[in-house]
Amino acid sequence: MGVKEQRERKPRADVQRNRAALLEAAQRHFLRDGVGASLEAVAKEAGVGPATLYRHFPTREALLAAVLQTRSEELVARRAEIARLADASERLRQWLRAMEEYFSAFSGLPEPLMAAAREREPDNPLTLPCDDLIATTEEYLRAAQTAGLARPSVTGYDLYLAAVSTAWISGTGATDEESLGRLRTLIESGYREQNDKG
Amino acid sequence: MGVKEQRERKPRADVQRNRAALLEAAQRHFLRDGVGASLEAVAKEAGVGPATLYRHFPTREALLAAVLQTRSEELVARRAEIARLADASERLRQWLRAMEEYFSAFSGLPEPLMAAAREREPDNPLTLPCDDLIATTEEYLRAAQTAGLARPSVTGYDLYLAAVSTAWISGTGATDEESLGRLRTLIESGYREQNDKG
DNA sequence: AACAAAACGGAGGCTGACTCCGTACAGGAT
DNA sequence: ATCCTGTACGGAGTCAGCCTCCGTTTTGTT
Repeated sequence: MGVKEQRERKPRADVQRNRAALLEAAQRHFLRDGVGASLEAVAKEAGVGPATLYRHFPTREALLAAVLQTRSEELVARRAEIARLADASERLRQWLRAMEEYFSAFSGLPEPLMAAAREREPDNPLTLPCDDLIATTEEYLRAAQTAGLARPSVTGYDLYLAAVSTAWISGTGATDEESLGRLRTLIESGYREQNDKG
Repeated sequence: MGVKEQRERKPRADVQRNRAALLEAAQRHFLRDGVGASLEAVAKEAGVGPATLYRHFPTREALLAAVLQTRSEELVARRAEIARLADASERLRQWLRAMEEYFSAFSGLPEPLMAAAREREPDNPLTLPCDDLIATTEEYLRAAQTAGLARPSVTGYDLYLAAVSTAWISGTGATDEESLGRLRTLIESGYREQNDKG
């Protein structure tokens, strides 16, 4: 007795409708204005009041995380493709690039990402995805190191930070694609083992 | 006739007093709260109304640039010391470190710095200092390249970007000093020429 | 001491974050 | 088909910060 499982009351129709409308509007605004977009504007565009937005997504980070979910799935798919590559060095390189693009989904995204890492509040909806990303980086890096293709002193977290930085720079919009390319090359030269043999 | 030089009316005493009070208060607040600190709070602490703050410093960037002036002078001094070092590689390394510390003066400083670079409005008071910094980096880098100590494909702007990124990461407060050190090493390995002879 | 220019500061308009609470409505029970 | 209950809604309202207008005060000069 006591614990009536109650199964779960299926979610109301308007709830699902509003949630979907909010996510769509939020994505548009984050794309246009970056992660600092006005949440009131998002609510208005979704055709709901501000309270409804906050009921669905208590914080800006929660909304961001929900919108990011789609992208996150793309990244997982890409990770699967990358895993099939033969060259460990190439796997690492492409994974870093994939992460960077993920971080560049919206202008200013790296900021709340790092904030989540700082606070380490487990309720921050951005924390968990990041931990996964770091673990995966670690994995690909280790393979490259074992093959003698990456310096042993480098860590997965280092490369994760490098990817976030690059995405941050890219998001500021102050730098052309050519400079970004050179910056990536610089980082690659930084972690690569350059023994002209093992 | 016509152009009465008027010499210059010496600046009023209250103007100087208020300016000094504002700068001091601003520095405190930027240190505590980062570059996003409340300007109203700064004005209040300086004992002036908001209008006075905006009269002295029309934009947040103007105030930031003025507060940064002191640090800027420290950087110039440090540059002079560095110039005396014998090793071109060491000069470059220390210069990059000095820039990074300068960028880390206040949390969030890299953001408006890059924004200034993006807009390229010559009236942005942060633009000019940056151009100088890039030029100096270029100079030290070129010396290192000539000595065969740095890759020829790297540019001064690349290293400037790398320094800004590192400062940005540092400013997020999400990363311990050890990781930052490894990141710096990574970058250094990235631009260094690793011929075991020239 | 008187004057004019320069500078001041508070009140107020604006935008965006976030909440409270009376109302409307969806969906199961009759 | 209707009732009934709890869930969700949304607008009005509070709060904080940015920035400006304009009547008043201060300052240096004559």
